[in-house]
Amino acid sequence: MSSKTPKAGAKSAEQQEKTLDLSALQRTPGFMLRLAQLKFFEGFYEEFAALGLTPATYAIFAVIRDNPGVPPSSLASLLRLRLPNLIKILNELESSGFIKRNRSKADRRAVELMLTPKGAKLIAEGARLTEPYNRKMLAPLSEAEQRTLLDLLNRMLPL
Amino acid sequence: MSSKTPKAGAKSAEQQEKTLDLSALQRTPGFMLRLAQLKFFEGFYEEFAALGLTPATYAIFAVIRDNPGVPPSSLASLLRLRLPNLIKILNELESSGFIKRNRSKADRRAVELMLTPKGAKLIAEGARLTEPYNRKMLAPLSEAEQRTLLDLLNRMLPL
DNA sequence: TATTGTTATACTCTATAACTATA
DNA sequence: TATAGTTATAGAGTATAACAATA
Repeated sequence: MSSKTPKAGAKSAEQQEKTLDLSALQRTPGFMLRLAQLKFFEGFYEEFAALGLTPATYAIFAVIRDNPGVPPSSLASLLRLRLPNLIKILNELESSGFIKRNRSKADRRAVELMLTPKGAKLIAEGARLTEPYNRKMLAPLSEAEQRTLLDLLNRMLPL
Repeated sequence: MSSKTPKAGAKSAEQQEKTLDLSALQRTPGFMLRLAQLKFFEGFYEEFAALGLTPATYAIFAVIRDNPGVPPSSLASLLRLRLPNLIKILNELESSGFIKRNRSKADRRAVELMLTPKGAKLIAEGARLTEPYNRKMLAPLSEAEQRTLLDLLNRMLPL
């Protein structure tokens, strides 16, 4: 009937994360994917902070770079952003001089997005950080496993 | 120098997602992980809507079920939630009668979380939906590949 | 009338600061 | 003084509604 022994059966408050049963979450792909994404995003902000790039702007720059003239609507559906939310980002990128909007001559409702030289330089600098950043995030896996993971993700998703 | 032919070199506005170069994003694990997580979360809301479970509450229930008496602070750091944000959810779950808070006798600052019978019933019903839901989300992969993906995610993350 | 882009706005999720009570 | 929990609040991300210009 002793009470103040902080060692014996004191499971409740002293229950540390080490001793918790997490097996259910470990078997839950959705939860593990969330953790993985958090890790990648936190790491991204550290690695690319100096350039002022975010995961969203990095993806936007990359798609415009590889597809000059891409319209905002395609960009939004591709990146899984709602058009109004993308527009807000595009406004900032344009007023900062990283991208340029051209009205399409064929359909004057449509907008064609392009990188300015300043924007092209920024994404080029970002691209140089990409490989070491990915390696760091995936460090616990062998190179073959890293390729397998990326391959499985690509096959899982209809892109 | 022709102009109005909407077929020939009309890459800009007619550029559909089918013809876009997405290879850069496909080689970016962080982006693919984001897409995967979005897919799992959207699917979750569809599948578990009838039970009123969200990814967050599902995880909370599962951890309390497997670790009765777990304190909010451990739960928060485990699920990567800030304590104040978790507290708000716990308040709703308690006032809805799904969980119960006990003050620890050993340390009266500490709180021990438990499921009520009503909460235990809810997570038990949710658990029955879990396997078919995961199978659906991972359908493009073989069972061996599904196991590989989960294994790689677990090895990537320090849980 | 339908589509593209845009603005305005609401809502959810997440982050920070400060307070209470115990230790 | 430090810690666990809580409250209040601010910020970022994401959602819907409505409008202008063009088709």
